[in-house]
Amino acid sequence: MITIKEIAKQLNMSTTTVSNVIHGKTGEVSDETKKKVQDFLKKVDYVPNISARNLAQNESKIIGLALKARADKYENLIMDPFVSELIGGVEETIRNAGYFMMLYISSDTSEIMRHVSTWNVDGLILFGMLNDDGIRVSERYKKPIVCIDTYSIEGLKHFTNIGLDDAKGTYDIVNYLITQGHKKIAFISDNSNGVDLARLNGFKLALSDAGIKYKNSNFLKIRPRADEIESSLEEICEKLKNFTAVFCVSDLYAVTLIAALEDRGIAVPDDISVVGFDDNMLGKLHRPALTTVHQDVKAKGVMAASTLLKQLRGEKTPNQIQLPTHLVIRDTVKKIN
Amino acid sequence: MITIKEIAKQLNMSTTTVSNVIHGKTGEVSDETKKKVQDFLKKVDYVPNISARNLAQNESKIIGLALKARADKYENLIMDPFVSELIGGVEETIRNAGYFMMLYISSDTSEIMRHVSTWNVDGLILFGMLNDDGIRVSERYKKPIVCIDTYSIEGLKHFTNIGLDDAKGTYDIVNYLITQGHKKIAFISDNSNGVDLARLNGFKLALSDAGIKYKNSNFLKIRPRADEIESSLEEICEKLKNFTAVFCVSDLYAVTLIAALEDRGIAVPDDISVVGFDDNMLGKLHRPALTTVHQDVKAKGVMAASTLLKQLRGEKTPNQIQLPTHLVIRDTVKKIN
DNA sequence: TTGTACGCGTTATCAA
DNA sequence: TTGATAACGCGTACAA
Repeated sequence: MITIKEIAKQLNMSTTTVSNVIHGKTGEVSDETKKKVQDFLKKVDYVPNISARNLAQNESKIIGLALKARADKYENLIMDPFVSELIGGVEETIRNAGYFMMLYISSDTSEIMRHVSTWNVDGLILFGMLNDDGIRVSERYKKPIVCIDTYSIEGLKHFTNIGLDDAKGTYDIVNYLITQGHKKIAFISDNSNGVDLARLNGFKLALSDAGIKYKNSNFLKIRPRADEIESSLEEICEKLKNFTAVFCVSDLYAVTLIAALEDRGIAVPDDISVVGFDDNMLGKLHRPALTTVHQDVKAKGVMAASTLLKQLRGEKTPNQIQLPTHLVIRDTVKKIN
Repeated sequence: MITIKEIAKQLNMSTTTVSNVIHGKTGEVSDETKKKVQDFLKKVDYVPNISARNLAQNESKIIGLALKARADKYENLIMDPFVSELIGGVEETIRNAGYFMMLYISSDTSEIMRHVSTWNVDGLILFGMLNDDGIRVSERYKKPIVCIDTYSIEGLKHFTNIGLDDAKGTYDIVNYLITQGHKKIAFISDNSNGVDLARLNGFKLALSDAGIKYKNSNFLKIRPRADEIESSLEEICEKLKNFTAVFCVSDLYAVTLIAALEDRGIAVPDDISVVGFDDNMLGKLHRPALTTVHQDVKAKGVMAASTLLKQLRGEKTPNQIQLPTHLVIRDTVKKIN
């Protein structure tokens, strides 16, 4: 770990000169010394000490990725292919831009705040926040924030959001179910806020456009916590007897549900049609392969990171970006008369 | 971002006193000032500047998690439930110990080196390294290193390894196949180094203990790259006609294979038995549910991180830790005569 | 019990 | 074109 000071001493010149060469402020230094320094740097494989640089410049080159873990989902958070794919996209983009990524998982907003300010993080990507979490963070943290899948009109005044047209994606697939003759369609989710609410709205719209009335009983709530999932599935399977098709808010839930149904001797799609949302590995590898709504999760991560990077460069960005979705028809929907 | 200096000024005392209170060097300071400082700290929500602290103490409180992406697997790396579960375990352990995690993905050892030394990372967790990568890193990086699933006798002189008894896990499940009457058993992997070699050895041993001869044709190589996977599966399915059972080196491969088989009208387990290794979500949710070898991946991450933390505290740790595996019998193996 | 002063590695300002 | 020096925020030896 050689320092600039040491290099300057060995080369018999000042730290300023060395620093200037390092930063390519090449107009200010003779070609000869420049060459001399560069050769030496290469020889000793100089690596700058970021802590010192941060201190001197009051910036960190760190972008924080904070995932808020919902208490009832914690165990699955990082295992969820969705989350990991997102991380992949973010990491890659950040790294290619010469920044560093610090990953932080927490269910406590103030803990996240603490973390970002100790590290003086240059920018923040937030995922899994409830509407006002994002706002609360943005009130204390004065640097750029990009949220992923955080819906809130109010929030958009404070941060950029990267999302999908969730309502449209859901509309499309529910509409597809309807064209296949389904009228009794259930909606499965674990909550009805944010993304899930947007999807629920798309769901309702598709029904009403087809002249089908939405009732509260269409909404089936799943409880994903390990100690509740079994009883929850039992209950859902029972209620599903009144439906011919189900829209699940994620591929994970769809595949989980199909397994539960099969375990009870109910065949998909023969006895009931099931569709998901995400189009990840889980549904792709399942047999029958899952009919679902495709979203490009990695692109979401890439977009979040690159939007943040733009903001760091002072460029203007839209405060709402919606990535496209499309319908992927596979084998879990049966046409009925 | 208030500083100690500022606090001292406002409280009309020295930075030392404030610093002492912050660090609980409470013997050295009167109860009264202590209280005064503590109240003030809370009021202004003081957060130390880590860059400054790092610089002063020459430590970073950062633990680096470097994932080496194999070129042919890159896209899947972070999506692999294995990797994300591992990350989850590591992150949680590091965070609870008051450290921070920096995640870095790269296929270039020297890039990783560069990264850890700029940040003056206190300790390093390496995953996906080939044998000598770990050694090469350890020659330049003089702080504790823990590797995950990196087998190499030579390497163990340089770093701690966290792994499984891969040979035994494989032996157990292959032996189970044999007790179910199978004699013609294939082995599927994408390589034959490290972990995969250990599993291959377990495979061979199980065969030979049962008096079955292993031939090179038992080894079926899968090529996971997106542009090759289809032709690779085609080839494998063809060759599989000579076998009654297959051991796949991961659940991912097992499930992928089963889907490919079913697409060709070959039923599992009726026409052929398939087993995996890992016991993750993929196999659990699949129907028929996958018979596999269980490993606790999160525990691996936790163990890696906690071992590293021990080393940072100066405690002695074994240089090789093998976590247990166990057989999980589900529905993809058929008993034949 | 409290305060002064210095060093950590880097960048930036200003003088030579 | 180059060099001396202050500043960034913190921790700590040492002095008072």
